[in-house]
Amino acid sequence: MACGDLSLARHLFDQIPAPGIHDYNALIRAYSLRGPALALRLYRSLRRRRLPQPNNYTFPFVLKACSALLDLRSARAVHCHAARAGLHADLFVSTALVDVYAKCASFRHAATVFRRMPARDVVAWNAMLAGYALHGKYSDTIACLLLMQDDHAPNASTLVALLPLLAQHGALSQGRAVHAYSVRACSLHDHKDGVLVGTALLDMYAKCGHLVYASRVFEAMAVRNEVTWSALVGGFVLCGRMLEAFSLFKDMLAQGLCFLSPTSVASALRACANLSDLCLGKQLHALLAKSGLHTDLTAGNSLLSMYAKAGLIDQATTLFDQMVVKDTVSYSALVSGYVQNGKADEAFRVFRKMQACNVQPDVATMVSLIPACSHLAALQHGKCGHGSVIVRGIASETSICNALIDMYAKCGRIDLSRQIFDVMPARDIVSWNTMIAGYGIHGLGKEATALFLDMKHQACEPDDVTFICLISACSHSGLVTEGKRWFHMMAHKYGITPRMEHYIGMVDLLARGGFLDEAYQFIQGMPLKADVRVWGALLGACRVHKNIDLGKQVSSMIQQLGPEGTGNFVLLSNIFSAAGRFDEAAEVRIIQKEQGFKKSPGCSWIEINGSLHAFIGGDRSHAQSSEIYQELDNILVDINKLGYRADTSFVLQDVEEEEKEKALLYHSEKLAIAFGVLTLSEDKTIFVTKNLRVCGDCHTVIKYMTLVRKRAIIVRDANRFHHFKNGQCSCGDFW
DNA sequence: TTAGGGTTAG
Repeated sequence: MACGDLSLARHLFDQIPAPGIHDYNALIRAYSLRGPALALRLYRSLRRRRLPQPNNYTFPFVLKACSALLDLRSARAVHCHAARAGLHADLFVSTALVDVYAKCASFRHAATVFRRMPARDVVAWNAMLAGYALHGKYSDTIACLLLMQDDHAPNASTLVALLPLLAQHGALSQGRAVHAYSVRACSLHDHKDGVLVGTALLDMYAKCGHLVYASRVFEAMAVRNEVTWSALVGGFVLCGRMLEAFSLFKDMLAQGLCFLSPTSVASALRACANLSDLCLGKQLHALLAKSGLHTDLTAGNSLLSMYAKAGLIDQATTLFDQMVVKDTVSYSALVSGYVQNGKADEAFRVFRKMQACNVQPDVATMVSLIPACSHLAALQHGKCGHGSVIVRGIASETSICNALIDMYAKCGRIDLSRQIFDVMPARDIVSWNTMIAGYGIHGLGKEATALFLDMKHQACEPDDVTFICLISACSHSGLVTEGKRWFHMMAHKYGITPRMEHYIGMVDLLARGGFLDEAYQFIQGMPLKADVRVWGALLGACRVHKNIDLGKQVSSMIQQLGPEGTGNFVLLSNIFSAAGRFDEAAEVRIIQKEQGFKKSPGCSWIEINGSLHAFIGGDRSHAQSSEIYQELDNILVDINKLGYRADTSFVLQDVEEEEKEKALLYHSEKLAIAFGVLTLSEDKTIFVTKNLRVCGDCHTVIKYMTLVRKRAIIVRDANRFHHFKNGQCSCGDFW
């Protein structure tokens, strides 16, 4: 019955002079499927009239409406009415009660009704089991299934309820058992059940990462609908097989546009985003517009996310502004888009707007927002975010804890990261990796290694990312032998094939540790063709160890590959400058300019009482600028007495020595620290963040500063943390 | 029965 038919049914009902209970039941039944709120309203008017009396057909349909509305309160009332009418033990009424209670996660009530039933048919069992499965209660679902088998054989509905739960838990062997059972018990060629069970099966296989089985089920299905196609396209996306996902999507379109739905387009758009194929994404946008689906909320959110991931944040914002209906997902997608595009402050603006519009943030919103605090290294903002997740009651969610661990580590509070890690109720692989990486950037290689060993004791299998974090932690702490050992163990003991990222880490480990030739040999022996990032790691170490010859050789490799970003140009230019070869340094900068790479200016910032103060080199825009410069000059006088001499090799330009010293003295990190010295009391640690790597001369000056101003200073640069205290730095001068 | 936003490394 279509919506128009519902009005007609109501019209006909209103024509009946004294409608009997059968007339009421017919209309409530029609409403319960397509207008559950209307069904409840009609039932209430029937109760007010007192006559006719509801019967054993009325209650199940009313309860079905409650179930559709997830209206537990009304369900409880209807339960009382049915009990007073002596119908609560009726098979249909009881089954409807079990269904509504279980759907509303009121398992105690559902189980009581279920237990008291004089007899249970397969529908009653399915209602109980589907409720458990819907709410992810794995062991209750399986227990229910085992009990059920003593009474009734599971049917197609049982399997359709069970399979998504198995998919969610990655329970492949149980899923295969269900597959075998389904072949015997219900016909996969059946028009209705076959599509449902087949689709649920292929979805289960895809979510367990077994696309071969998923495809086999798909091929074997006699009838497929849009959901079947969507499930398979989504499965390929989930498993990272983007090209195949897209090709499948095209096959689907070739079958006729009747299969095009926001769901399937959403998966295809995700494939475009992951492939960074903006052109395909735009074509899909046009396709959606052509078929009138672009105004759909799911489709709109998918488009918004695709543009944001492609870096077109302005386009994503325009799309967002044009959306008539926006939900939590729309706001979260935009927040995450801004964070991913390095605009943390804009992300906060969107978040505030979301709150002003009364759209409730959820776990995903907060998980997107918390990294914005890490990017700004704004501890106070981060702590506010932490407070906010506590207030919302989601602070113990694993993904929230993971984001907080990362945020505190990147804001310099590795102690708070560990506290969260220790108390969180459940840890996943990301939790372990994040904590190991956190130790890494703080130069705490031993702690990282100890945590890795803990992880093994707690039977958590490391993955490829674990080893990237671990090797990088060893590299930051100069633990070369240990890092090499992990690299070998990864392949030989854990069977993980090294990816480019592992090779980058190994080159960094060897070269940073001073084994430049070994690093070079290592690259030569790689089974993969080394990319710019691998050579870039070696070039970075050439700068630290001032090895000009190898630096030149490496830079020519990089030139051949295309320098990809500004970092390598800057490194090369620095190497020439450090050797006093200014002409060549200038030449590199000219090439850099010609090729359109702009060096981002060094910028440092410090958070004082929740506000951020940012500085660039030689910057005089700050309100307290004159005091800051005066303080820096005073510091220079004091540290000169202790024997400091400026290392002018860190100045890029070929200028007079005195000028060079000035250029060095007013580097952004020094300005930010001087401001910290002026505004924070002596017992407070000065915490400064820099967008690039900290300059070598600044590194020396900061060590002296801790002596002459008796301060603890932490600098987070683009690579890692430097904890300065008593004239020393935690990085051991290798970074 | 499918689907939109999210956390780790480089």
